[in-house]
Amino acid sequence: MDFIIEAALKAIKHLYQIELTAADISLQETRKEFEGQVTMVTFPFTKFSKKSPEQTGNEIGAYLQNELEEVAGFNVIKGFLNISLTDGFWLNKLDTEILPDDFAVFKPNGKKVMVEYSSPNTNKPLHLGHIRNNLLGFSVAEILAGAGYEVIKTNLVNDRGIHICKSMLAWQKFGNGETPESSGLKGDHLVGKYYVLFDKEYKKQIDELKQLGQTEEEAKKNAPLIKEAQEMLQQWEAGDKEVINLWKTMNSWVYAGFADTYKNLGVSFDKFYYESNTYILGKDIIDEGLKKGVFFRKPDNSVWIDLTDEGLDEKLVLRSDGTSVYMTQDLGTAQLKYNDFQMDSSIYVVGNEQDYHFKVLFLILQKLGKTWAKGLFHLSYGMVDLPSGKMKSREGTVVDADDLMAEMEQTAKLQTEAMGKVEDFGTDEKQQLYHIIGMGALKYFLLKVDPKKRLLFDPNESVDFQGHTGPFIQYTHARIRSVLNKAGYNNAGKAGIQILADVERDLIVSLSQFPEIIQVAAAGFSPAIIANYLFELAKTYNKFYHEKSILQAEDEVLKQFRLQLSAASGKVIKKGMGLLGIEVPERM
RNA sequence: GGUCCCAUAGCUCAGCUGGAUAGAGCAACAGAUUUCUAAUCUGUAGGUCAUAGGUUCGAAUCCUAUUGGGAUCACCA
Repeated sequence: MDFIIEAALKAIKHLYQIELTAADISLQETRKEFEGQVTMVTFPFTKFSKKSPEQTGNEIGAYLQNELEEVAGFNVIKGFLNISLTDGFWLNKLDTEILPDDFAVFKPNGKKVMVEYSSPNTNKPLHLGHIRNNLLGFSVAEILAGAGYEVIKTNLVNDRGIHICKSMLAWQKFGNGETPESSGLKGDHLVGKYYVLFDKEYKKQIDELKQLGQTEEEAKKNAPLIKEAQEMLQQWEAGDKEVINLWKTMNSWVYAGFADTYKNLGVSFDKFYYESNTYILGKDIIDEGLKKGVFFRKPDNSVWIDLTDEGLDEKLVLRSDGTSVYMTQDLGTAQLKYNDFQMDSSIYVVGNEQDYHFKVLFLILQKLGKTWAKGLFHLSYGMVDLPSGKMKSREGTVVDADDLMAEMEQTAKLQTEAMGKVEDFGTDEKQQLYHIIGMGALKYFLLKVDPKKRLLFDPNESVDFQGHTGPFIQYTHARIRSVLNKAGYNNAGKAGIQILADVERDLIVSLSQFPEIIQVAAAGFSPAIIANYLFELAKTYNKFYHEKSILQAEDEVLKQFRLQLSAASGKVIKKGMGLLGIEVPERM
């Protein structure tokens, strides 16, 4: 719509002798209840037009209509200049922009961006919180790639530490050599089982010690199990062969399980980082910071940074015994990732409980003079809560990722069968469809919401399949495919019609917004923008579908045009859903 | 106590850098299928945009304070 802004600038110069820039003019979509497609707000111009908003709008509108052949007419309501563009303009847009294969395809913009997400712990299976993380990360990566970025998806696996030792210890003590093969359990679930078991036994010991007169705090420290776990961690760090072997074995079980879950979720990674490798990093950055005077050493030899000027606290970056803390590792890992890829920006998809950590991390890197630090961004998202409160893996009060996905598929199956539309499908075909629909419902449910908001998930209230949902959009796509197939449509040439019905024009307007929507979503790292756009588009299509017959159109030219419009809508829906990581079926 | 995030219809949420009478979906009610997939469409009803001030021609949106909810401020990760 740049040509309208340009013309408006000329109009204002001509009418009021004032030079404005494009930024001074705000265009918006015309609201449905008014005539027109584009609206200009004229209030700001009244200062120098010295006329009422209505008069100003009328003057500019008249000028535009005179100068631009694309402008069919205008009306002014309370200072809002609503501009109607000609059907010829919209049809031309359809022919030259929307229908060609390169619609909404962006050329590489030469920028490289890293998206780090998932970050699982190898002591337990993934749960609903991880699902939100994975879907967000994957979708943001797809959106950025779609907007022209080169994207590197990374996963920093938290594969060491005391929590891992807990699972290992419990397995050693109570496992009787159980393996995924012997038990038939998925590897990550098997390991998670022992993590929960550890906690149960640990609590028993705490209770026993409390009965003997210890305080809660003492009991937690003195319980034999926790001491053994700590010992195991030290052995691990010392490279004890037996411990390392056990660690490797159990981790391999978990990775096999994760690979399954990721595949089911439809997410993937280009590069894995492992904390067992990165936890030693960061010490040289500490030296660098000390030299530069960014850090300071306390008498007990611990190293700190003073962020009180920034309204934060003093923060420890190295322990007094010289070992790393979380921050040390993350400093080192950030440098490592930059050395590996030299990306222009880097997005960390991590829950909002770590807002403070990342604020500090980025600030430190800036203070250290890392030029790349300004490209770092923490994509923070709210926790997923259950009606019963927070999810806690240790206590087993979680919605397990694998279970949830299976349930969604089951629900999709029941709903689809009840409608009896796919009786001619083969068994595999059916299974695949249930997967697509079930996952579509789940993914859309999680992605349509602003990531910042915390999410309440009630497992008893199943995710909807009607209304503002993934299946609604999938259904619209299936419908389109069905019509196109019946018509034997194969990408015919240009639209041969001249005049548009309202629903047709609305649909073209909606389609034409897609490229900009991608850019806006990319700039804001927001799948929700895509999700909400697709819903609007699907609604607009369904309305068109309902009001206008396609196969029984009044004449062949009109039929071809409506098929083109349908094909374009189908393509945008498919591509848009792809940006969310959601597949669309040909039939459902 | 400090800092950060959130608060819009009964429920789940849109509302982009301030713009028109605050919009959807679900649930409720009333309708639409001899015609391309009714997982659809049309309509009715539902609001002190947490509260109070301020800035502005104009505030759900920006600023300040208050209330409610959440997170965080570990020599845990």
